Amino acid sequence: MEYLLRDLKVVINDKIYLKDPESSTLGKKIVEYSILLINDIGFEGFTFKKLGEQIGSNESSIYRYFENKHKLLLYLASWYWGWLEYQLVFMTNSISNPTEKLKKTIEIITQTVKEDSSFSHINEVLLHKIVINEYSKSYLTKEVDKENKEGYFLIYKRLVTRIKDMIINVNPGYKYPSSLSSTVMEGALHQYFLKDHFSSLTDCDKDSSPTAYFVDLVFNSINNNN
Amino acid sequence: MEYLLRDLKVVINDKIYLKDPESSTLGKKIVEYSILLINDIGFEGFTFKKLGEQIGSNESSIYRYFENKHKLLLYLASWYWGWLEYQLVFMTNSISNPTEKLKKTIEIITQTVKEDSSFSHINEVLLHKIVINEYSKSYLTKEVDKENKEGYFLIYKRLVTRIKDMIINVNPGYKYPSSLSSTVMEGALHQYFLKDHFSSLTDCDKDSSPTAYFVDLVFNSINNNN
DNA sequence: CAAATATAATAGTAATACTATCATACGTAG
DNA sequence: CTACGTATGATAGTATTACTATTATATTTG
Repeated sequence: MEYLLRDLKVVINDKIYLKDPESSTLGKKIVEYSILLINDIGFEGFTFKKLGEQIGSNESSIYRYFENKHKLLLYLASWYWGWLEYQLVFMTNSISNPTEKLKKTIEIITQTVKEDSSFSHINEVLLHKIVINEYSKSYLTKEVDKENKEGYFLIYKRLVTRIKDMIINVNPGYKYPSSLSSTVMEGALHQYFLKDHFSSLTDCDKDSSPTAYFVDLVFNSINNNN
Repeated sequence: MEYLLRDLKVVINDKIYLKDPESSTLGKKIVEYSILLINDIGFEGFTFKKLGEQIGSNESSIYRYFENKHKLLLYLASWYWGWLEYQLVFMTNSISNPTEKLKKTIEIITQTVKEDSSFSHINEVLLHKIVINEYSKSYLTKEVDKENKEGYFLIYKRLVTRIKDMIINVNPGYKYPSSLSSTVMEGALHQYFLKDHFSSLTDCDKDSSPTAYFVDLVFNSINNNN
């Protein structure tokens, strides 16, 4: 796994950035420390000025990489979903049994994230937390339709489509494959959030994982032909 | 129904506001027009200054009712959830069969909203849209734990708990009643959002409602004892 | 070594998110 | 009918945000 990914780059829609942050030391630093800083103070409190102070760089230099912090969030999220997609594709590629394949996929999507040494400047564990806490804000905007047309949510949509297709492969008669797939993708983030902040609203805790819940949910839904 | 609610007031945690907006004409105008304006320009673009211009009032007067726009959003959301809870309680009160009761509840939670003449200054249809587009932003903050302790999310949590209890009443052996309940509450908003902006990620469209999907999801989940 | 490119430093602007103060209008208790 | 308290309005002011523009200084590369 680590081998396979070692020289890969998560490919992100180049309209999201002004200059590819992977192309320079400063760019990588921006990505690396924005993850730390957003985690620390939250997306609302996060500014390019504060990030500049953290990395000893000027605000104006950061603006040469990203138009604004919203675009940076889109970048981080796209990176996360692209990284997850790699995991998913590699780890399920060899599975031919549709049920097994779907089960493994749900596991990967809903699991807690472990650090991945393949991308040294990106802390995937913290990035997962950012996605849990901030991802919704990247699309709950007045610009969502325009930005969707520009392809900013492509990787996320591709992931939902992949799961949808696997659901159909298990049961072509199931009536809501897209909705179920999007429910798992969004619901996984939500259950992690509830676990941390509204524990009475979830059954997920140290003894029970979101994965167990979603595997149960999905297979009960699609195995019931009614 | 309209009869029963005519003289009711949705009771909202009084720490959310500085001065009860229901207590004056200006207060009601703030609520009424904030719904229109947030719908129009989105929560990010919304400011008290703009709202003041809309209602011919001064910015500073609005600040006497709400500390900031975040608190106003909490107020609007609480109002919406409280209003939904009334609907739910009144419309399911007489149902004794647990399955029927749960089914009716899911219908009420996941349905499109129709205008309710009981509260003349509040447009429930637009308020539902605001909840779909903005509610997540009210809790995806660094202050969520503090604000949760202050009781700002109480009505929402009570609703999740109600559905959870009904799920348990149908099948006490089901392992994830809280998670399923929160999935329905959150997922309903999400499916409506997808329908409007990412139609390929949902099966909900003019021919298929979120309600049908969630009724199917819930009953397949809890009726399968495995 | 010169030229191109990247980054830093500085300054400036409009808008946001308030706070404070004072004026005025309005409603009602005596 | 008036004085008094409260609600609202008008104005001013501040720190911060979210940028843009310009110029200076490194650094890289041809």
